[in-house]
Amino acid sequence: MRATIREVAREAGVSPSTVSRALSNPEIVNAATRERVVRAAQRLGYAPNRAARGLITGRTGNLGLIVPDLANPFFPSVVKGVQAKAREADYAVFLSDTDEDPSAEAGLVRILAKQVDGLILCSPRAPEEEIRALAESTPLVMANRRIRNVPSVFFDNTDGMRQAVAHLRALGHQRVAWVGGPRTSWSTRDRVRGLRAATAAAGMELVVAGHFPPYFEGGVAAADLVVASGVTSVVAYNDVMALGLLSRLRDRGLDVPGDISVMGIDDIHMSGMSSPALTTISLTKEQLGRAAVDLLLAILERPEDARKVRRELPTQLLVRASTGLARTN
Amino acid sequence: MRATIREVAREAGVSPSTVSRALSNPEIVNAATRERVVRAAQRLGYAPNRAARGLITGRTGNLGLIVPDLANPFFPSVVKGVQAKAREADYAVFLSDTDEDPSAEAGLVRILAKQVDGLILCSPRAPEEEIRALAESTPLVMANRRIRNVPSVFFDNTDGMRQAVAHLRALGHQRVAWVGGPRTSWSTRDRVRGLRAATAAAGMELVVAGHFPPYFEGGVAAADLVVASGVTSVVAYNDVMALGLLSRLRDRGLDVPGDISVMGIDDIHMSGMSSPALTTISLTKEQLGRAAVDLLLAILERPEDARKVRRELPTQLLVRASTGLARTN
DNA sequence: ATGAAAGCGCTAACAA
DNA sequence: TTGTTAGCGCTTTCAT
Repeated sequence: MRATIREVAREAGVSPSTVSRALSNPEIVNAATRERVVRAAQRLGYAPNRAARGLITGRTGNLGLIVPDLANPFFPSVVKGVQAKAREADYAVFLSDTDEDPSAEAGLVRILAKQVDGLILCSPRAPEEEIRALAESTPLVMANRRIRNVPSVFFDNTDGMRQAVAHLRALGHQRVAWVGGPRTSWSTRDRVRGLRAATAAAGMELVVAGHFPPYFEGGVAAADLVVASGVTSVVAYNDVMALGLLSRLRDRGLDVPGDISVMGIDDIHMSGMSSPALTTISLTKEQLGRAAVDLLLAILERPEDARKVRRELPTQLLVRASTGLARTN
Repeated sequence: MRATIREVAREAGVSPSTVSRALSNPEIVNAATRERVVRAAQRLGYAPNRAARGLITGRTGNLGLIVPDLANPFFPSVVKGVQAKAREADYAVFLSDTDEDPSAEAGLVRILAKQVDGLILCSPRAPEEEIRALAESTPLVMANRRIRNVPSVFFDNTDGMRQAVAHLRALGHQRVAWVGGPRTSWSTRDRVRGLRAATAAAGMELVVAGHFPPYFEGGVAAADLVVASGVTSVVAYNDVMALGLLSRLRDRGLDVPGDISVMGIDDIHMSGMSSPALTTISLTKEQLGRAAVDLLLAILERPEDARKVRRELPTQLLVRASTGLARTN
């Protein structure tokens, strides 16, 4: 068993409260005493029991993170960002994966809620009202989704899609297809909205191929529809799907980017390793995680302005050397 | 604030102890009373505070998982396995990522130790003695590493390497290179050992190219050495590195598998999507996670036989259709 | 079968 | 500046 505060107190010849103070409020205790306590603690390998502390302070020092699918390389990056920032602030992180099941989210939130000071929902798929209800009872931050009156960090998809369209247009494309992700994904909705606006403004034609699973296989599945639509370029919901598109297009004997150009979103590590390397809208994924923690800590400090807190992160077109985008006509 | 056990007690017209019993030891309480308690709890949305419970039972219902690098697709799979199994057993999971820094591991273990019932160290890079010392003070399970007298789940690398060599030999290869991962990785050591044995038994020549970072870039870095060594085939520490090899070999104008055959280990999702698709030694990664949780729960039940607990998982050669392995001469 | 009381390890009033 | 006391929410003796 671990050393308790009482043992440290005895070892240092002071009361437990003094130990407590010396360790968590060093300034208010005599320097010599503090020194003695710290050494005693060290000698005994003491570290406070966070659960016991939480019981009285009402703070657990823990934070929860829920993601739809760790197998999608987007999410591990976000998790790393969350971890890094959380550790800096001396928080530990509970992680849960919903396997892309929207109905699992609320349950996980409720389970975790009691053990954490706050939760980060990354790309949650649940309906808005459900999430808003959860946010009533638990400090909550949305990452990669924007919900009014719920603290949110999200990417500027509108600008991202504008960059994408500007690039395609500069290359001479007139018709572009959109391969969407899950219906339940806010990003899908936000991106297609941005794409609509951008193509309209540029006088280009947009073909919406529909919704597909956000996996490699989803991209594969979408490819034939895209080809049939006769576009010269396609933007996919994410890089993994774009790689699926690439794969299927190649299997059908199409030349990328000669016959059709493919663009992804996310800038996952692997996207630079395909051939042709994927041109993509790069997202600062770790930054998303870090920002989410920032927001969460902020609303823990001042819960009263939780409804106002939000943060938009930039997106950046990343044209790869052996680009998947070619001039048409 | 959440409802407490006292409020439920009042609502049900019983004492707190009865509520406690009704909820965690239903048999020992009168059916009618139990019913009343359960309904009161439901009405108030009560759920016990796990921290408070843990304080007295000594069990937190939490478990910790430490991985070297979530950006390596191997680890998210393991994490998913751990999550799934943990959730079944009603455990929540703390996750930490060390960024491949062996010296960070002990610190994280110590931080998490107090908040969990047990820890899973996945592919830990720390020295054996250090880990053995940690295992003295905390219930610990090693995943993907074998340490004597510490509960371990690991893959049968020896057999995996035998399968790899048998396949290469069947294709006519006589010289094979090994591209190793971090020195600190048990898998690197175990695999090269297996490879030595298998090549010797098969009368083949093994060239050990050395140690490289377990990233795509590591594979890229190793490629030129491999080419210079004049082998006709190469086995990489993991799929990510194998993809790096593939990339660099292609850049140098070499034909894979015509000029040189490449084999990976892990069977990450992406390995089936490269071209040529990667032949690999497939590992049951989620199974590794699930088995680690199993072991952990077992030693929590019966700490006395912790030293005996271990589990070996099979490996399976996976020859991809558009394989990276060609017959030489 | 149920209630009263004690206490897990810690921090926060309140005294001194 | 330090010690004493009380109590966070829960479970678990020990009575009844």
